[in-house]
Amino acid sequence: MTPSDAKTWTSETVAGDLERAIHEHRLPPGTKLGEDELGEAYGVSRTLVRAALQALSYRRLVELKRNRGAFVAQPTVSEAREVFEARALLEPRTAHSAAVRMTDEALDELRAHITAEHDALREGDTGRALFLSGEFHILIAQVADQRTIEAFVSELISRSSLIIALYWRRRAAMCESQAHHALIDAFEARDGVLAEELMKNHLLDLMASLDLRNLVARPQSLREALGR
Amino acid sequence: MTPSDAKTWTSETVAGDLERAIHEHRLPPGTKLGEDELGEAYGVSRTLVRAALQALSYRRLVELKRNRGAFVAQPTVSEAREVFEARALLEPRTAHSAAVRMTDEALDELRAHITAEHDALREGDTGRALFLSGEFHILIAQVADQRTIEAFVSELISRSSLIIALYWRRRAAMCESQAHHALIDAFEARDGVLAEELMKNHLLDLMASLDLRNLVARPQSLREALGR
DNA sequence: GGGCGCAATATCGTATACAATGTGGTTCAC
DNA sequence: GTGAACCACATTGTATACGATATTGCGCCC
Repeated sequence: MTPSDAKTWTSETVAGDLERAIHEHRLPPGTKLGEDELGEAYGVSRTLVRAALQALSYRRLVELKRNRGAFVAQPTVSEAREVFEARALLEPRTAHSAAVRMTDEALDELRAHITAEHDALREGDTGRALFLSGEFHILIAQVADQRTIEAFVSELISRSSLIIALYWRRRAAMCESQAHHALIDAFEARDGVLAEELMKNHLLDLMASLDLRNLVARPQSLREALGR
Repeated sequence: MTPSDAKTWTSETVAGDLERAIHEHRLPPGTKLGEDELGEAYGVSRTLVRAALQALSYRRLVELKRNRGAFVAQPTVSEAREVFEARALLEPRTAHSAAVRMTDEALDELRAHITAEHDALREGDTGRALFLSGEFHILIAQVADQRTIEAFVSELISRSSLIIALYWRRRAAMCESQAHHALIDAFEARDGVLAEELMKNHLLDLMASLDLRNLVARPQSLREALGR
């Protein structure tokens, strides 16, 4: 599903394609997303591109600057903290619910995600691995049968990908899938309390792997650094 | 700020105006929101109206049906449960943080909200009272200095207003502002644990005042009842 | 008289055209 | 040579026009 395909694109599919590209770090933070450029790439008019960009701006993945255009968002340090604060409130309890409602089919799907992630890493496709790792968390919310929370978590995970792109410190294991393996074990045992605790620690580890000290907020360009 | 004002409307202000109208129950669930109609009402083209409706659909306040148009959303019973489940995860802990960071200015603002709500009720303007009651919760997230969570809570509260419109049981006190008074006392004492507990119970009370039994889901129109 | 099909209408979906705003480069003055 | 101002260009903001789709009412056939 690339822009060159003969697919009939809609604002939703364009937004989804862009979101995935952002999530996989193919579009780094700060990238200019010109309307004409995107319209030509996808073979649609600016109308649909604008709708897609608007959708992504509601998810805080894209920043719209009036009369200036759309850019892949660059979360600040405090924004990064907020995102993980929200995840800490939502995901552990959701993992608890998921453990209670877990089905064998969902367990298989979760395991498939982990192996796919491993494969992607072996092929050096860290972007795809990161995307799959994120989907793992969304799948948990799906199992918990909480679509509202799922939507929030989905947004938070995409934003986390931007945060990782900007503040990643250790180049070690991606989402240390150790944690995901342990979660699966807890799910298999239908141990809600354990799953909740594991998820909580997983998020803390993830946050600890970031460099969120308030250093110079890497101004990317001097113009933007000065707000103009 | 009504459509008849000589204001220059943008997609954001139109969306905000519509959201408020929905929140205040001036636009009941299921209301058709025709693009031409709205465009004429606000004095803008369909382009801006569409952008506003799209924004509201991302917040699940408006349902967009392809080639059919936009309608004020009608949350189902399970959707209602999900909304309050999400609020239960987000708001109590946020109230805790707010209590810790509470300032005297914010306390005054919270008190002003309550008196304004009382005034509105005395004037029989239950819609406005409900809106103010909702803003009380958003203000708490603001004090907690969590803008990401604030955005989620804001959406959840607007959706709660739709849920109240559909499933309200007791015609008694609106948001039993007793609970809000108690919260303010806890904030004043900077008692985070108490505030968290009060908020948790407040949300449980609110949910208990709804009739979320899975009765006939009031089909509004026969066509929609049959899915066509 | 009832039901089916077709046509007319209204509304939404998408593209395009024009206006407004910001950007960058060039020129002129100092 | 440096600075500022102006002009040409590129890009976004908004409106409008056209095409597609669903709905509704009428007429025809059974």
